[in-house]
Amino acid sequence: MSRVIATIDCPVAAPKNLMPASVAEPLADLLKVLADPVRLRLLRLVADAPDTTACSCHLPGPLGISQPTLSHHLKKLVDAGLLVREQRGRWAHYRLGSQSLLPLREYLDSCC
Amino acid sequence: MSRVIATIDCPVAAPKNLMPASVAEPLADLLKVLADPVRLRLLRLVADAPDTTACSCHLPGPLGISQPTLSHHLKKLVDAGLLVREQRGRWAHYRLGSQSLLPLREYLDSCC
DNA sequence: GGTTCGTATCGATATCAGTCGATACGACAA
DNA sequence: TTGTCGTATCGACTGATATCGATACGAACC
Repeated sequence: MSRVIATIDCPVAAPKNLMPASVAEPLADLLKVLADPVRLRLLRLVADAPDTTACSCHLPGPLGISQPTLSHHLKKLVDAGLLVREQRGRWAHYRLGSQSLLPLREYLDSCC
Repeated sequence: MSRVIATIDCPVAAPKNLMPASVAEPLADLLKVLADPVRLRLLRLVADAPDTTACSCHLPGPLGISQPTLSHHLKKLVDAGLLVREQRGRWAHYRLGSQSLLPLREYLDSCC
């Protein structure tokens, strides 16, 4: 006959409510856009601009990056809704997107 | 004599105060750790646990990842200070690290 | 001591992101 | 229309990272 073995099990209960992947993945995508020093500086720069509008003609120099690289980063920020692009004559101007960081704020408040 | 050319210049002033790279890079590193769906779910899972403590023995199954992959992600979270590891007998338990998200909260409040 | 089991590390692979030079596009100026 | 200039795209390279199987380590049990 089989003996009942008193195995010492992990005393912590298994998790019940797991955050769904359908929620975690879009949030991770947003964080991936934020997780770059150049883009963090770009966002802050637009936020600090007089009317929260910045022209990209001034940016490559201080940031130490080339023009294609700047264009690449700005596109990422616009695609994520973090910046809004507006064409003024020959120049492209950028302002902050609204509400785009709401999912991140909600996660931080609910989680940590 | 030279003629003054009325070139139409960009009407937006050049940025003055640029966020220093020494600030942006650590924050980007923290965001890189957060920018993964598995790690977002792990953090939320620990936060939702009864005493905010979770045992990793229950995690690979629901998350759909192998044990080495789980170990990899937990190490990243611990290294970033987002989780604190505590050995209890044979099991490793995890709780939330405190203050580790402060730089991110400050950035969000000051910027966006 | 030997076994079991939770966890970490190693090695390999595959995918992805940042960067830049070269080039194309497009709007305004002359 | 021709040129200039701001911007986007392309192609290529490089480095970082997520993943897993195999294996090693370490502590508790028998």
